[in-house]
Amino acid sequence: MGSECHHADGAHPGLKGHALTHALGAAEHRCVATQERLTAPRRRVLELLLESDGPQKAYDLIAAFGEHGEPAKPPTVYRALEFLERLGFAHRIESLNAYVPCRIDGGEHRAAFLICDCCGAAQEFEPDFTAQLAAAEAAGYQVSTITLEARGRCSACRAG
Amino acid sequence: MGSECHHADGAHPGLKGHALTHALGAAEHRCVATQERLTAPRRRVLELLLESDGPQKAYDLIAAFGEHGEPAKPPTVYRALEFLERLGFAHRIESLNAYVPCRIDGGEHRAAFLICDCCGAAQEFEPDFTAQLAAAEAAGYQVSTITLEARGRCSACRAG
DNA sequence: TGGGTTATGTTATCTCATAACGGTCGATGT
DNA sequence: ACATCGACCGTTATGAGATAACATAACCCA
Ligand SMILES: [Zn+2]
Ligand SMILES: [Zn+2]
Ligand SMILES: [Zn+2]
Ligand SMILES: [Zn+2]
Repeated sequence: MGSECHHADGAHPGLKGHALTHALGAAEHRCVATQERLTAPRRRVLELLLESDGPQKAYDLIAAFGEHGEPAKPPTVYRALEFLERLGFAHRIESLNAYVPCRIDGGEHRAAFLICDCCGAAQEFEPDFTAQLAAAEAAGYQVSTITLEARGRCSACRAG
Repeated sequence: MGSECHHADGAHPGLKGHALTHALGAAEHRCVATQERLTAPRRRVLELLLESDGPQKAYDLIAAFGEHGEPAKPPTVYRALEFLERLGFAHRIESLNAYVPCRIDGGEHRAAFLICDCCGAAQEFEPDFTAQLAAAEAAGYQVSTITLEARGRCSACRAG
């Protein structure tokens, strides 16, 4: 969020109460199904991401980690983020050095983001990479992952 | 360049001699034409990028800056990189925290990269963002810039 | 209950990037 | 020529982001 406008940060609404509990439960289920362990620190970091209204910096998560204000040690949070990314529960946004919970239902998927420079919102969408994959193949590349981050202004900020 | 294979870093050949001089001269010309100044530190950082065989870390440039081994101060190089990016002479690769000289002739353009996880090469290409721009427009976003970085294996590393 | 594997806690350090401030250079107008 | 202004630079210091290394603890499966 630059100084360009007055809008609130992170247009995406954070989860609370039952919605939050339900989302965490769903993550728990997917971990059981894949024989992965949603341990306490991993669950806590996912909770912080789900509660948030927008992309969270790693050190914001570190600061907010403790239930009573005590911060976590950096490796605790970075390891949890690594796990959450690996399982598709969270994504890193490279151009922000920040993290968001996955907002796309279901398991593995290619992710891409529309990022508002005004309010800081990051909206995940499912991209069509047909053209880029064709270009990569033409160049002889075998693509494993694609990072796509579009910067601009969201509809709310354009209106305001 | 992970540990996956034995290939040399950065498949892109660095410029030397006349080719390097010519590229720097072309940059000089474009600066004159746009009333920008290719000052000594800016020229030096561009030279380092053009000479290199692959993406360069900022602190690699800082270390190599001096003609006789003396490093530059970080702001010197970061300011030069900011200028070079602004004029389209260089690009930052977000997922590597590294910088490359622009390999596309002509002025402003959208950039995208194919990055080999094996040898570290980063090949610039001109992407077709039609599909993603349509998706963004459908979501009400006004897109200003797009970062696209595809990770995978280049043809040389697949063959080896 | 032993042994391999995975995850955590902790300390320290590393990499990456920018704030702040004073001085220099070069263009512009008088 | 000289003042003035803005862009650029050098320098110091610090902030932000991420990981190495190693010891300990939990888990799982014979
Ligand atoms: Zn997702
Ligand atoms: Zn917005
Ligand atoms: Zn380019
Ligand atoms: Zn390669």
